[in-house]
Amino acid sequence: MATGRTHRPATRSRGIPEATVARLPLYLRALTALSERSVPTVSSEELAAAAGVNSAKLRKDFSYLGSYGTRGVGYDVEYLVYQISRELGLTQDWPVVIVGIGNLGAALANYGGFASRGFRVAALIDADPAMAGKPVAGIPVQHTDDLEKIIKDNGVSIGVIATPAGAAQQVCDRLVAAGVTSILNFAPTVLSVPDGVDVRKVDLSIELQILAFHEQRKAGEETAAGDGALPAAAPRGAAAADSSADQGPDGDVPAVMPA
Amino acid sequence: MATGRTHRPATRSRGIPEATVARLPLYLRALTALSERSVPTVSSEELAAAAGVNSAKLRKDFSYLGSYGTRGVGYDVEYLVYQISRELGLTQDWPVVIVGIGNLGAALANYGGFASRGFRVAALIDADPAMAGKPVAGIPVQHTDDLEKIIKDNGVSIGVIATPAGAAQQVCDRLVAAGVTSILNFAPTVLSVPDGVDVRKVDLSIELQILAFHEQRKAGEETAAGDGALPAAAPRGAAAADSSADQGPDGDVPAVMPA
DNA sequence: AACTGTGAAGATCTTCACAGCA
DNA sequence: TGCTGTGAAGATCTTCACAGTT
Repeated sequence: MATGRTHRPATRSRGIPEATVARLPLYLRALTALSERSVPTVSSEELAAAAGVNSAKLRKDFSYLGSYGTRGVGYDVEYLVYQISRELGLTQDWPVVIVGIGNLGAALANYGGFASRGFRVAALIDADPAMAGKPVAGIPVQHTDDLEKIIKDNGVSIGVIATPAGAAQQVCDRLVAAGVTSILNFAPTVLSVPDGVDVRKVDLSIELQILAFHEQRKAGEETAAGDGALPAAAPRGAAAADSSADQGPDGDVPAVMPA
Repeated sequence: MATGRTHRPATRSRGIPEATVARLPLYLRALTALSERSVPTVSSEELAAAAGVNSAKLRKDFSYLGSYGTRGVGYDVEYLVYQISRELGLTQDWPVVIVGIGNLGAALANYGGFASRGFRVAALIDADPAMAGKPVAGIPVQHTDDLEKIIKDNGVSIGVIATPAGAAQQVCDRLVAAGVTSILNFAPTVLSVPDGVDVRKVDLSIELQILAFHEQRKAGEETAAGDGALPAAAPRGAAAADSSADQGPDGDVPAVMPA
């Protein structure tokens, strides 16, 4: 876990709660939409509605950033867009590499949301020699052999892993060794990384399973099936996993502390 | 089973904390991997490590499900796989429809993790007539016009939205009207749904933005985090290499800097 | 001896409700 | 008046630490 990094007061840098950080992109998106419609100001109530959260929470969140609103009026849209972008580190361009250009990797490469939000796909990397040179989303795919060079040449610090589960840890290790310190993992595997490296996980089947849980609950209140069902002899057989995968995110709290 | 669990602990299944529900799929995946290796039992410590969580948390989580372990020994892998599967509602097969078969939709359709975990892709739906009939992942794409019929014929209650942002709400409304009560949304938009409908959101750019926030923190440890101070860790020049932001399945959202 | 299950303490997050400013 | 900013209460989640069981 986050072994207490060197306690660094970081110049009274207010520690923004993780839950708040996770919502800033939401606010930013809503604000950007308003900005495009040339809306000059917005109240916490309106913005909260647009972002799908409650207004008290939004105000509290903003209070961690500073006092950027005007009482009786609301928030200046443009100003807030800037402040949040700056807080998130989006006023600079982050070069990102995507490793594993299968269906998902290609989808990510084509995802327009990156370029417009401070990210730039610096390179696409795949282990299949047949992919090398082939352009995806206008970017030629490069071979895994050159991973380290690519990372260094482009000053990449954020990597996206979209490989099969079996290759993820190995790719992760190489990325980290080459200097990557933040990883977005789409492979259904728990990645182990050294201290100081952040990992966030996106897992499609986990999200569906959570939905299934709630769905089941809606469907059957009378499903009082076996509390004492027999062990083993599971029904439907033990769902064979697709790949040898253990799983698990680091999702929750990153290994970084707000000092 | 302290206290012989004579009768149904009525409050058990009811009150599983959301945070716990979100971790059950993690445990399940780790357990499935153990099961495949024919490991008979596992301790909370071992399983927690495999799932990437802390053992006290894991034990607490399991305590909400019941007393499925044996003191001094650990948990029976097969039994636990079954219990968690049941709790998550995965002992049945959930038919799922994916709407929006662009890059992302295709990636999802091809994702092997679904079939093996209690989900079945019942249909692929796209608004492009040219896609109709074309097979993706072995399943022919159907046109949006038939959405309602498809939902009803297949008894679908879970829908996945992978359309551009602009179409998401409309698709969502139709899904809900047709009977879908759980939605997994990949479009970068806030969906509004009536009470009783669950929505979970997966947003690629949000995850990256959260990483960028922490990345910036790491980089600026030394650089005074002043107001106008530019974050360090400055990668390759400002190269705002705006690639051809194709609009994949994911619609894009306004650019950060408006006109 | 080994390991689970859990009350209680602690940490974090959310919501309330209202003081304070434009 | 209208709306922000925030202390404080409340809810939820995490972690500790140890009693209880095999």
